[in-house]
Amino acid sequence: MSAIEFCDHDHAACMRSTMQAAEAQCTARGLRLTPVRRRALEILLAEHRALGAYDLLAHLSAEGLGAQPPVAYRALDFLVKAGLAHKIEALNAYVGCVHPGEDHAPAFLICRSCRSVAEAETSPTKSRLGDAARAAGFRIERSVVEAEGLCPACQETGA
Amino acid sequence: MSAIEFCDHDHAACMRSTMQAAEAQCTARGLRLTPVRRRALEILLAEHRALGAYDLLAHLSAEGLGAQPPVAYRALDFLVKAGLAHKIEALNAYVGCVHPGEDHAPAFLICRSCRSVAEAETSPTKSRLGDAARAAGFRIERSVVEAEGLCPACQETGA
DNA sequence: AGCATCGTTGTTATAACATATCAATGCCCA
DNA sequence: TGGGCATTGATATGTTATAACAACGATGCT
Repeated sequence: MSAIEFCDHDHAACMRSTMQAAEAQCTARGLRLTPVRRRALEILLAEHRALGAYDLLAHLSAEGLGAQPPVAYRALDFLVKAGLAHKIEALNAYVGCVHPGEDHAPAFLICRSCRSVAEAETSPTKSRLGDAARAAGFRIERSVVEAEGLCPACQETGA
Repeated sequence: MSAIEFCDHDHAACMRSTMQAAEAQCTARGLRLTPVRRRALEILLAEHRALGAYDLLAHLSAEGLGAQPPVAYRALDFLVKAGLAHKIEALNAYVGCVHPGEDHAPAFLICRSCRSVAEAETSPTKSRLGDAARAAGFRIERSVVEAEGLCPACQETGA
């Protein structure tokens, strides 16, 4: 709930601890955090920002880690399935997860100006939408909750 | 909140009354519901289903209403801006709005099997995400709330 | 009526996002 | 040591979306 992403924080430490958590997750679950996947996650986390698949690919290929779209999409698929990253549907873009491992029904605050993204928690079944779903006999499997607007920093600069 | 879209209902009457409401809206607000736009809305409403822009374009061009992508995207832009249709971000697809005119912060129940879509209401500011936004000083301008799953009919057929 | 304006439509081209397919490599383990 | 399987490399293509500009047409003004 904290939306720390919009606050000042020790970003290097934040990244390090998140990467450690990610590695622990992978080890515990028998998943292979290969060089491409690991680097992709680092790149996503280095920004607290939504990155397009082709943006990510540009970073990766600059480092000699593959030059074709499938490289980026495969890394992203892996990270998303593993809960280490999330897709922002409203932007067709991807963001690193800052608390991997926890069971996730994430919700996002997305700045339309700088594309920074903060992650919060939802409980879809408890929302009004959950009520509507129960009333209609609809079974929810996945939920997308995204709010676009302006982050504190961009409000100040009059973006 | 009713999610009538998943229930049996008089679909022809439903479409007629929605179209009338849409026309009333346009008249009241000085918007021009031109032939392409009107037909696009009818096509969207005829299904209670999310249609891709190119699906819509196929329908339109079969009727001689334009053969290039911009035709479909322009009609969709108009309808979405006018609140007569909504974009389903999780599918990159579009759906007709069944209660145009009402001020909208829509939420959707989307069947992953038949792509039928039911519309409910949210109040983003009252949700937990709204709390998180206030705590972070984030200003929400638009919200996307979508739940994917199985509609009652598709649950029965074991999809 | 003449004509300026502005929104809409027609058309071409291209950008941006995503996946199918198949071959090659490398890791694990029987 | 070699069989099976996940991963990577590479080519091609599919899908979604927009830029740009010309042509048309309704509206309103004089």
